[in-house]
Amino acid sequence: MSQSSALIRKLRTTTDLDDDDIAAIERLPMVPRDIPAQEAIVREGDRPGQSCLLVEGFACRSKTADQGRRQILSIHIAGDIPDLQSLHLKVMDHDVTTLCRCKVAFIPHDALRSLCRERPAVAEALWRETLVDAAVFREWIVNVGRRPAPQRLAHLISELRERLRLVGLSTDDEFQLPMTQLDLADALGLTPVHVNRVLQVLRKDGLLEFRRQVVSLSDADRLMRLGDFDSLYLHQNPAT
Amino acid sequence: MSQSSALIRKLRTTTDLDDDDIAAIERLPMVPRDIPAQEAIVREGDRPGQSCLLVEGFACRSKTADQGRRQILSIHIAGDIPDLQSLHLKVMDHDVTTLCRCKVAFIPHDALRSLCRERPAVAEALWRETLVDAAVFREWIVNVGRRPAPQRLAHLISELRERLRLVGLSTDDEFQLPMTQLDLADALGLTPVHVNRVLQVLRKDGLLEFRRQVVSLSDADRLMRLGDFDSLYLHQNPAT
DNA sequence: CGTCGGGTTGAGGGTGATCAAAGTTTGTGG
DNA sequence: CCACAAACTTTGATCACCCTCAACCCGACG
Repeated sequence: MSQSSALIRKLRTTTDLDDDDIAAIERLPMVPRDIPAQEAIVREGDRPGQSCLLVEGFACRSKTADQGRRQILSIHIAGDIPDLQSLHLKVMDHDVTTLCRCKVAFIPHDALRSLCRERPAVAEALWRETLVDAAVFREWIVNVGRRPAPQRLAHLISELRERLRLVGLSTDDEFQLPMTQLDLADALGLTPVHVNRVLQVLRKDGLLEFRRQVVSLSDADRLMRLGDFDSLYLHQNPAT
Repeated sequence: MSQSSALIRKLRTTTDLDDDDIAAIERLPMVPRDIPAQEAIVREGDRPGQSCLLVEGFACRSKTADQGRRQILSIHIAGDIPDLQSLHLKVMDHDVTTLCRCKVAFIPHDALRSLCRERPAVAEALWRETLVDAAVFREWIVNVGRRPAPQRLAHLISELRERLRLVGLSTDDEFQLPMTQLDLADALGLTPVHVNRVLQVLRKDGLLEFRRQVVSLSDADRLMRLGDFDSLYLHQNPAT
């Protein structure tokens, strides 16, 4: 199983890539690296000359407002390239940090740029990836802007379940999630104390268990309904 | 002054485009249209075959959560293409609505696609535009997730001032803003009542006047500091 | 002159924040 | 494998920011 297999699988579900396109992606120079948990891969202000393909593990993007109040902007899983935008935006405007031990593969921007020039279908697929990113950001604005805490949490968990399912990392009712309650709070615009209380309510309602970094759902449909979750914004349906 | 001049100006500040690139953009088929205030240009669920260049006026993107709670996702001004992402994401996941009477120019996706294929520099510039969009979304997540109401408002006003300045639509201390307090509330994840009260506080502090759709700033620097505003995320500095 | 959209004001309440302390789990080094 | 520290979770008490509801005001416009 090559480093790029999760990426290729994802690109193929939504964009038509021929064998030459795939071969060209597989020929990309990649520097593998293992990164410990809670370590920055790139930071705000950096001018990276490469992008980072997440091969295994979880990472997140985040920004820090006044007085160190951190806001997580997105969660990333295998097959994602969380800093692909740095290909065209020179300076990082946020951090990318591992949530657990991760295997990543660094791809030089030069290589990506020539790949895009030679294989327009790949360029389009990568562009599309960044557009899906943006769609997820939009949904997160709604989440923190307009939903009360329990719905916010339900929405986040629903999104993660759906995305993990798409890459085969989640059964219907259970998945690994290496986040602390503090991380959840930073993703939801809440305090860790409040996240803890909301988790207790959802558990009491039989909607969600979260222990030892494992999420268990007994009734995922009900959770999605609570979170007002509609997977349209993930744009993963090949027909659309 | 052609319909695409604001767009071209914006693209050129950050990407190297040669004369042929510019000419090709100017040759794009555009269908001009005047759209009244408060009217949807595209809606969630649509599958547009064209994108919409905003030539004059203000528009916004928005999504509606449960029970009709609207969240504005971004504000758009002359030179923006608020639904450029529909070039590669078939189904709209949000609405685009005018905030006032607008002049727009519709560009068929076919034309944009062949332009991108023939002129890689233009493709890159347009890709970059969608990446800046995403960067603004990220900052908005921070805004609604981690800043108290007065800072949120200060940040939004600072962003608009900065972006309007870049296209020459704002003097240092005054600009047109065709939004109601309800619109501001929907952009900030607040209620209109609370926006009203925050506006009063900022006015009392001599930071901001907002009357008859005109924003007046007596001390823009202080406002930006209050809003924790750093224009880096707009990625408008050609050097970066 | 009446209507309508938008702005303003007031009273009261609830969601979620803050602060502080006590449990519990995890991880590390001896 | 145990001991201890650090990180994370849980609980309680109190507080405040912002919401809700409701009424009133104002200017624009027919």
